[in-house]
Amino acid sequence: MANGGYATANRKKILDFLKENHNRTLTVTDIDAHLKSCDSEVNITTIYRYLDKLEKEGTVMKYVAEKGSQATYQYVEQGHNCEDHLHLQCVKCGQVIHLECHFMHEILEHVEKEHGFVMQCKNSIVYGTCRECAGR
Amino acid sequence: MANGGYATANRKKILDFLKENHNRTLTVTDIDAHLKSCDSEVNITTIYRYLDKLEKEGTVMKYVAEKGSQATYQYVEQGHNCEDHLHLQCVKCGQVIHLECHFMHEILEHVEKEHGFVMQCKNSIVYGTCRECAGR
DNA sequence: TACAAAATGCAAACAATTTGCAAAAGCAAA
DNA sequence: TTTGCTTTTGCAAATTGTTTGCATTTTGTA
Repeated sequence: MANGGYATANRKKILDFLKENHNRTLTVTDIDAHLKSCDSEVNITTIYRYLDKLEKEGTVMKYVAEKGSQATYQYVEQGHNCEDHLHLQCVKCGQVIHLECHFMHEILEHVEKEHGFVMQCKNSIVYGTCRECAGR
Repeated sequence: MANGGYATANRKKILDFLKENHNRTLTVTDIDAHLKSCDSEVNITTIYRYLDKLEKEGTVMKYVAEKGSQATYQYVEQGHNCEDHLHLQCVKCGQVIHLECHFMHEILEHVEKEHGFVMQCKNSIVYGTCRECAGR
């Protein structure tokens, strides 16, 4: 994973930034802005291409943004299987909660048994508000 | 609902088509193609504008498509509150299942109590495969 | 019928993303 | 360390889905 290509300074910076922010999602614009702030501008096409590559490798998840605006990307740990749990994204802070708990199993089972529907959790996102942002 | 504007032939055709297909989602292209096949071409801008209006009225739901391609629209019955249940869309046939059942309440409660996350179900879609398409 | 409000079509603008292509950089074997 | 092949990069242009501005037409109503 994360190999099969040349290691370049650009790529290292992009991947590092994604790793630092593994608990939330980033847009291409976020990454672009970050790189600029580090005095290391990288063409936006290059960012898109590298993210594509990382997604294919399974190193990042790509989500479709709420308003049909920019897609968002999130670094995922190696071996992390996003296919068996739902993803909850806070519309305010962008944080993504991986719903990995005993109850998730019950949800999958109920939906399959009672509704005949097999969820494809990867890439599916349920929007909402997290505790911190709701001030609860 | 579904009022506050002029009734025109175009709009009637669009709304009828949405109603006929209330169990699945349609793209602007689907609607456009349907109208053309009825020998009643309507400018695509007009379709967009009317769908926008219907969404604001609560007559249709608008979902952001999985692959960042076209948005999809679905007719919903009057008084149907899509805020309190998840939407499951079959990636094969496009059918949308509104997960309205006792268990949905448990899901919402669990997610809020245990994860501090308040789901905003409207517009959120969980992809997967329905019974018919899976041949189960 | 006459008038104001709303709907329509068209062209152009937009935003996010992708593609083609030539130049530059990385890697590995001789 | 030079050679040769592959990958990466930047740039401009193309694509796709959607929105906007504006002039014209249609609709409902007084």
